[in-house]
Amino acid sequence: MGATKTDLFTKQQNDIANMAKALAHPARIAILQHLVKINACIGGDLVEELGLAQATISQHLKELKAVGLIQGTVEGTSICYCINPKTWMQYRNLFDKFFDSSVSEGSCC
Amino acid sequence: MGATKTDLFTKQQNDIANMAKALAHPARIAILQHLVKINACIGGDLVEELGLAQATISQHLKELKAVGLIQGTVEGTSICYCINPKTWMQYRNLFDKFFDSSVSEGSCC
DNA sequence: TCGTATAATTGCAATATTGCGATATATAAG
DNA sequence: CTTATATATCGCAATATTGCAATTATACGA
Repeated sequence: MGATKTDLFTKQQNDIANMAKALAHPARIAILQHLVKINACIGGDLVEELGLAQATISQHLKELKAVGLIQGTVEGTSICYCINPKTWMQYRNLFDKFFDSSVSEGSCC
Repeated sequence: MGATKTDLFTKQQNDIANMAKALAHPARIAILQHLVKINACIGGDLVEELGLAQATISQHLKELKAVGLIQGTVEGTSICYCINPKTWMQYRNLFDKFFDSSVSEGSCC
Protein backbone atom coordinates (compact mmCIF):
# COMPACT_ATOMS: atom_id res chain seq x y z
CA MET A 1 0.00 0.00 0.00
CA GLY A 2 1.51 3.27 -1.10
CA ALA A 3 2.93 2.24 -4.45
CA THR A 4 1.11 2.91 -7.69
CA LYS A 5 -0.73 -0.17 -8.95
CA THR A 6 0.57 0.00 -12.51
CA ASP A 7 -0.67 -3.50 -13.35
CA LEU A 8 -4.26 -2.34 -13.23
CA PHE A 9 -3.80 -0.07 -16.21
CA THR A 10 -2.90 -0.30 -19.87
CA LYS A 11 0.59 0.33 -21.13
CA GLN A 12 -0.57 3.49 -22.83
CA GLN A 13 -2.06 4.83 -19.63
CA ASN A 14 1.12 4.12 -17.72
CA ASP A 15 3.14 5.71 -20.51
CA ILE A 16 1.18 8.93 -20.42
CA ALA A 17 1.36 9.01 -16.64
CA ASN A 18 5.12 8.48 -16.68
CA MET A 19 5.64 11.22 -19.23
CA ALA A 20 3.49 13.54 -17.18
CA LYS A 21 5.50 12.63 -14.11
CA ALA A 22 8.70 13.65 -15.88
CA LEU A 23 7.16 17.08 -16.46
CA ALA A 24 5.60 17.31 -13.02
CA HIS A 25 8.25 19.52 -11.49
CA PRO A 26 8.89 23.21 -12.19
CA ALA A 27 12.66 22.69 -12.11
CA ARG A 28 12.43 20.16 -14.92
CA ILE A 29 10.14 22.46 -16.89
CA ALA A 30 12.63 25.27 -16.39
CA ILE A 31 15.51 23.08 -17.52
CA LEU A 32 13.66 22.03 -20.67
CA GLN A 33 12.62 25.58 -21.49
CA HIS A 34 16.16 26.77 -21.04
CA LEU A 35 17.50 24.04 -23.27
CA VAL A 36 14.94 24.84 -25.94
CA LYS A 37 15.65 28.55 -25.71
CA ILE A 38 19.40 28.52 -25.97
CA ASN A 39 19.78 26.02 -28.70
CA ALA A 40 23.41 25.58 -27.91
CA CYS A 41 24.27 22.92 -25.40
CA ILE A 42 25.17 24.04 -21.97
CA GLY A 43 26.55 22.32 -19.00
CA GLY A 44 26.15 23.30 -15.41
CA ASP A 45 25.10 26.86 -16.12
CA LEU A 46 21.81 25.49 -14.93
CA VAL A 47 23.06 25.49 -11.38
CA GLU A 48 23.32 29.27 -11.55
CA GLU A 49 20.27 29.72 -13.76
CA LEU A 50 17.98 27.97 -11.30
CA GLY A 51 18.66 28.46 -7.64
CA LEU A 52 19.15 24.82 -6.74
CA ALA A 53 22.19 22.94 -5.52
CA GLN A 54 24.38 21.10 -7.97
CA ALA A 55 23.35 17.73 -6.61
CA THR A 56 19.69 18.57 -7.05
CA ILE A 57 20.13 19.76 -10.64
CA SER A 58 22.06 16.63 -11.43
CA GLN A 59 19.20 14.57 -10.04
CA HIS A 60 16.65 16.30 -12.27
CA LEU A 61 18.89 15.98 -15.30
CA LYS A 62 19.17 12.30 -14.55
CA GLU A 63 15.40 11.90 -14.52
CA LEU A 64 15.00 13.80 -17.77
CA LYS A 65 17.68 11.65 -19.31
CA ALA A 66 16.00 8.50 -17.97
CA VAL A 67 12.81 9.24 -19.91
CA GLY A 68 14.84 10.24 -22.95
CA LEU A 69 13.79 13.87 -23.10
CA ILE A 70 17.36 15.11 -23.06
CA GLN A 71 20.73 13.74 -23.98
CA GLY A 72 24.19 14.63 -22.85
CA THR A 73 27.60 14.19 -24.36
CA VAL A 74 30.90 14.76 -22.66
CA GLU A 75 32.59 17.94 -23.82
CA GLY A 76 35.91 18.23 -22.13
CA THR A 77 35.47 18.61 -18.40
CA SER A 78 31.87 19.67 -18.74
CA ILE A 79 28.83 18.03 -20.28
CA CYS A 80 26.78 19.21 -23.21
CA TYR A 81 23.07 18.75 -22.67
CA CYS A 82 20.35 19.21 -25.19
CA ILE A 83 16.84 18.19 -26.11
CA ASN A 84 16.40 14.81 -27.74
CA PRO A 85 14.23 15.87 -30.69
CA LYS A 86 12.93 12.38 -31.31
CA THR A 87 11.59 11.76 -27.83
CA TRP A 88 10.39 15.36 -27.65
CA MET A 89 8.18 14.72 -30.66
CA GLN A 90 6.95 11.45 -29.18
CA TYR A 91 5.86 13.25 -26.04
CA ARG A 92 4.21 15.92 -28.09
CA ASN A 93 2.31 13.38 -30.15
CA LEU A 94 1.16 11.36 -27.15
CA PHE A 95 -0.22 14.41 -25.38
CA ASP A 96 -1.76 15.62 -28.63
CA LYS A 97 -3.53 12.35 -29.10
CA PHE A 98 -4.67 12.29 -25.51
CA PHE A 99 -6.15 15.77 -25.61
CA ASP A 100 -7.55 15.35 -29.10
CA SER A 101 -10.12 12.92 -27.73
CA SER A 102 -12.79 15.32 -28.85
CA VAL A 103 -14.56 16.74 -25.87
CA SER A 104 -18.15 17.37 -26.81
CA GLU A 105 -19.01 21.02 -26.33
CA GLY A 106 -22.34 20.25 -24.79
CA SER A 107 -21.27 19.49 -21.28
CA CYS A 108 -23.77 17.16 -19.69
CA CYS A 109 -23.43 18.50 -16.15
CA MET B 1 14.05 20.06 2.72
CA GLY B 2 11.89 17.74 0.72
CA ALA B 3 9.24 20.12 -0.50
CA THR B 4 9.29 21.59 -3.97
CA LYS B 5 10.75 25.09 -4.05
CA THR B 6 8.00 26.68 -6.09
CA ASP B 7 9.19 30.21 -5.35
CA LEU B 8 12.28 29.71 -7.49
CA PHE B 9 10.23 29.35 -10.65
CA THR B 10 7.82 31.39 -12.72
CA LYS B 11 4.08 31.03 -12.40
CA GLN B 12 3.92 29.49 -15.83
CA GLN B 13 6.49 26.87 -14.93
CA ASN B 14 4.62 25.98 -11.77
CA ASP B 15 1.37 25.88 -13.71
CA ILE B 16 2.70 23.43 -16.26
CA ALA B 17 4.23 21.31 -13.52
CA ASN B 18 0.96 21.23 -11.58
CA MET B 19 -1.01 20.27 -14.64
CA ALA B 20 1.46 17.53 -15.39
CA LYS B 21 1.21 16.35 -11.82
CA ALA B 22 -2.55 16.00 -12.18
CA LEU B 23 -1.93 13.70 -15.14
CA ALA B 24 0.94 11.86 -13.50
CA HIS B 25 -1.03 8.82 -12.40
CA PRO B 26 -2.43 6.06 -14.62
CA ALA B 27 -5.65 5.91 -12.59
CA ARG B 28 -6.35 9.55 -13.34
CA ILE B 29 -5.54 9.04 -17.03
CA ALA B 30 -7.91 6.08 -17.05
CA ILE B 31 -10.65 8.12 -15.39
CA LEU B 32 -10.29 10.95 -17.90
CA GLN B 33 -10.23 8.58 -20.86
CA HIS B 34 -13.33 6.86 -19.59
CA LEU B 35 -15.13 10.16 -19.11
CA VAL B 36 -14.18 11.28 -22.60
CA LYS B 37 -15.26 7.98 -24.12
CA ILE B 38 -18.67 7.65 -22.59
CA ASN B 39 -19.84 11.17 -22.96
CA ALA B 40 -22.65 10.62 -20.52
CA CYS B 41 -21.86 11.30 -16.93
CA ILE B 42 -21.30 8.38 -14.70
CA GLY B 43 -20.91 7.98 -11.03
CA GLY B 44 -19.07 5.30 -9.21
CA ASP B 45 -19.00 2.89 -12.11
CA LEU B 46 -15.36 3.83 -12.01
CA VAL B 47 -14.89 1.72 -8.91
CA GLU B 48 -15.75 -1.36 -10.95
CA GLU B 49 -14.10 -0.10 -14.13
CA LEU B 50 -10.73 0.34 -12.47
CA GLY B 51 -9.77 -2.13 -9.80
CA LEU B 52 -9.29 0.33 -7.00
CA ALA B 53 -11.17 0.81 -3.74
CA GLN B 54 -13.94 3.36 -3.52
CA ALA B 55 -11.96 5.58 -1.18
CA THR B 56 -9.04 5.62 -3.61
CA ILE B 57 -11.20 6.51 -6.61
CA SER B 58 -12.81 9.28 -4.61
CA GLN B 59 -9.36 10.62 -3.82
CA HIS B 60 -8.35 10.74 -7.48
CA LEU B 61 -11.64 12.34 -8.47
CA LYS B 62 -11.03 14.97 -5.83
CA GLU B 63 -7.63 15.79 -7.29
CA LEU B 64 -8.99 16.03 -10.80
CA LYS B 65 -11.74 18.29 -9.53
CA ALA B 66 -9.21 20.40 -7.64
CA VAL B 67 -7.36 21.27 -10.85
CA GLY B 68 -10.65 21.80 -12.64
CA LEU B 69 -10.31 19.02 -15.19
CA ILE B 70 -13.64 17.49 -14.23
CA GLN B 71 -16.82 18.67 -12.60
CA GLY B 72 -19.50 16.80 -10.74
CA THR B 73 -23.12 17.54 -10.03
CA VAL B 74 -25.35 15.70 -7.63
CA GLU B 75 -27.79 13.43 -9.41
CA GLY B 76 -30.03 11.81 -6.89
CA THR B 77 -28.00 9.59 -4.61
CA SER B 78 -25.11 9.39 -7.02
CA ILE B 79 -22.90 12.02 -8.61
CA CYS B 80 -22.58 12.86 -12.25
CA TYR B 81 -19.01 13.48 -13.30
CA CYS B 82 -17.81 14.82 -16.60
CA ILE B 83 -15.00 16.65 -18.27
CA ASN B 84 -14.86 20.39 -17.83
CA PRO B 85 -14.39 21.38 -21.49
CA LYS B 86 -13.03 24.82 -20.64
CA THR B 87 -10.21 23.62 -18.42
CA TRP B 88 -9.56 20.71 -20.75
CA MET B 89 -8.86 23.17 -23.55
CA GLN B 90 -6.67 25.27 -21.30
CA TYR B 91 -4.54 22.23 -20.51
CA ARG B 92 -4.37 21.36 -24.14
CA ASN B 93 -3.26 24.82 -25.09
CA LEU B 94 -0.64 25.06 -22.38
CA PHE B 95 0.96 21.76 -23.38
CA ASP B 96 0.68 22.70 -27.03
CA LYS B 97 2.50 25.94 -26.41
CA PHE B 98 5.11 24.21 -24.33
CA PHE B 99 5.90 21.58 -26.93
CA ASP B 100 5.63 24.01 -29.82
CA SER B 101 8.81 25.67 -28.67
CA SER B 102 10.39 24.70 -31.94
CA VAL B 103 13.06 22.14 -31.38
CA SER B 104 15.70 22.64 -33.99
CA GLU B 105 16.16 19.52 -36.03
CA GLY B 106 19.91 19.78 -36.01
CA SER B 107 20.63 18.39 -32.62
CA CYS B 108 23.87 19.79 -31.34
CA CYS B 109 25.01 16.73 -29.43
C1' DT C 1 51.63 12.88 -11.16
C1' DC C 2 49.18 16.59 -8.93
C1' DG C 3 45.82 20.07 -8.73
C1' DT C 4 41.60 22.08 -10.70
C1' DA C 5 37.04 22.10 -12.52
C1' DT C 6 32.81 19.79 -13.56
C1' DA C 7 29.43 16.33 -12.98
C1' DA C 8 27.61 12.01 -10.72
C1' DT C 9 26.66 9.32 -6.65
C1' DT C 10 25.74 8.44 -1.78
C1' DG C 11 23.33 9.00 2.43
C1' DC C 12 20.24 11.39 4.97
C1' DA C 13 16.05 14.24 6.47
C1' DA C 14 11.76 16.33 5.20
C1' DT C 15 7.74 16.16 2.71
C1' DA C 16 4.30 14.24 -0.66
C1' DT C 17 1.67 10.60 -2.76
C1' DT C 18 -0.83 6.28 -2.96
C1' DG C 19 -4.05 3.01 -1.20
C1' DC C 20 -7.40 1.31 1.87
C1' DG C 21 -10.42 0.19 5.98
C1' DA C 22 -13.48 2.46 8.81
C1' DT C 23 -16.42 6.00 9.47
C1' DA C 24 -19.19 10.02 8.33
C1' DT C 25 -22.36 12.48 5.26
C1' DA C 26 -26.09 13.11 1.98
C1' DT C 27 -30.05 11.82 -0.67
C1' DA C 28 -34.05 9.02 -1.91
C1' DA C 29 -37.42 5.51 -0.81
C1' DG C 30 -40.42 3.38 2.42
C1' DC D 1 -37.83 8.35 11.39
C1' DT D 2 -35.48 4.36 9.51
C1' DT D 3 -33.14 2.07 5.86
C1' DA D 4 -30.50 1.58 1.75
C1' DT D 5 -27.32 3.48 -1.61
C1' DA D 6 -23.65 6.41 -3.07
C1' DT D 7 -19.94 9.40 -2.10
C1' DA D 8 -16.65 11.89 0.94
C1' DT D 9 -13.47 12.16 4.71
C1' DC D 10 -10.29 10.44 8.38
C1' DG D 11 -6.44 8.05 9.94
C1' DC D 12 -3.01 5.03 9.08
C1' DA D 13 0.91 2.43 6.71
C1' DA D 14 3.82 1.98 2.77
C1' DT D 15 6.27 4.05 -0.73
C1' DA D 16 8.02 7.97 -3.62
C1' DT D 17 9.93 12.50 -4.34
C1' DT D 18 12.67 16.56 -3.28
C1' DG D 19 16.77 18.81 -1.67
C1' DC D 20 21.30 19.06 -0.03
C1' DA D 21 26.08 18.30 2.08
C1' DA D 22 29.69 15.36 1.46
C1' DT D 23 32.01 12.36 -1.26
C1' DT D 24 33.43 10.23 -5.38
C1' DA D 25 34.46 9.90 -10.31
C1' DT D 26 36.22 12.06 -14.69
C1' DA D 27 38.79 14.94 -17.77
C1' DC D 28 41.95 18.49 -18.56
C1' DG D 29 46.30 21.36 -17.92
C1' DA D 30 50.66 22.30 -15.63
